[in-house]
Amino acid sequence: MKLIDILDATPFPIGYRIAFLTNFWREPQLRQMERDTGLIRPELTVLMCLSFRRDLYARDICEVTEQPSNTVSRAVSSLENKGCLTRQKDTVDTRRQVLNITPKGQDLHDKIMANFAASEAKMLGALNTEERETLTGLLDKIARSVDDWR
Amino acid sequence: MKLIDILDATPFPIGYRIAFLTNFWREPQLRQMERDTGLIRPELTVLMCLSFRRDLYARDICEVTEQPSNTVSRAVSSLENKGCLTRQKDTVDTRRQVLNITPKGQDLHDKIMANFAASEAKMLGALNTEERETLTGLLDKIARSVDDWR
DNA sequence: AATATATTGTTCCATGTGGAGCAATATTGG
DNA sequence: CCAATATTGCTCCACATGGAACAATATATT
Repeated sequence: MKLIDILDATPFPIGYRIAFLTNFWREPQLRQMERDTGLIRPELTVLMCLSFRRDLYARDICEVTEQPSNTVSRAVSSLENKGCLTRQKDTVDTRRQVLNITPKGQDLHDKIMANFAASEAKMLGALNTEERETLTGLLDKIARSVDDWR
Repeated sequence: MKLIDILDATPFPIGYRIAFLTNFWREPQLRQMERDTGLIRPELTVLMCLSFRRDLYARDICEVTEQPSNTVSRAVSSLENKGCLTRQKDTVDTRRQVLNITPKGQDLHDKIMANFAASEAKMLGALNTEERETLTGLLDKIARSVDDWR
């Protein structure tokens, strides 16, 4: 028996294949990242947000990523301890703290991104350039219609 | 700031979109399942395997799903307690136990599958029939080449 | 046959993670 | 200005989950 066999039998073919790739590509990749860098998933999430945009509040990251506030809170604290981001008290609202990625954090982020990119390239070995573009476009359509189905 | 913005900036566009759909579709769906049925992810995994094939050993499920043996062991125990599967000592190798899904387990499985199918249909609202087939085919190519990239 | 090795499934343990609730602060309404 | 409400980020807690080690049993090697 092979897991692949079930692929044809499932009543949610696309969702199942996404789950399959999550199990066999993403999760091992994240475990590898943790072994290599000591970073865990929510920490990467925060790092990616801060790499993309400066001066974010923890609350922004919660909303954008739909992560619970305690998860983001923990990730921000540990990333600060590791020197990957800075926290500054907001002058307007002292409850809030302005978050920014540090050069060390950016460097770590870039290395991880490179790893993910290389790993994805390997995963996509069976697809040619055109197929990759098609796949990206289709996944993009679903992702961008998130507000309609969530 | 929207998470969608990051979609264009990532160096692993397909892997990122898969992660996106995992976060916004699969994980909420699994949490919903847990609230509705009390079943957790590894239990569903075991149930799906047993629904697909009879007379499996826990070891088979470990290999096929790449789940650690303790995770499968726990899921099998709790599913037995819930009356969703039966265990019979194997006559040849007394370490092993032959697992089979019960009618109750099958019923639960079918209800969950129906939920996932409905949820997937909603997620795919932005795609027409042809696009869905194309997407399924492309994801399938990747999944079936798993031995090449894993 | 006897010992060494492999396999199956389990328990123990450390840790990641989400939900609920909380304190501090800000905002709104009378 | 004061009370009610909302918001921000945190701690506490329960639990899911993977790694390692373990007991029981089977298989291989001599």
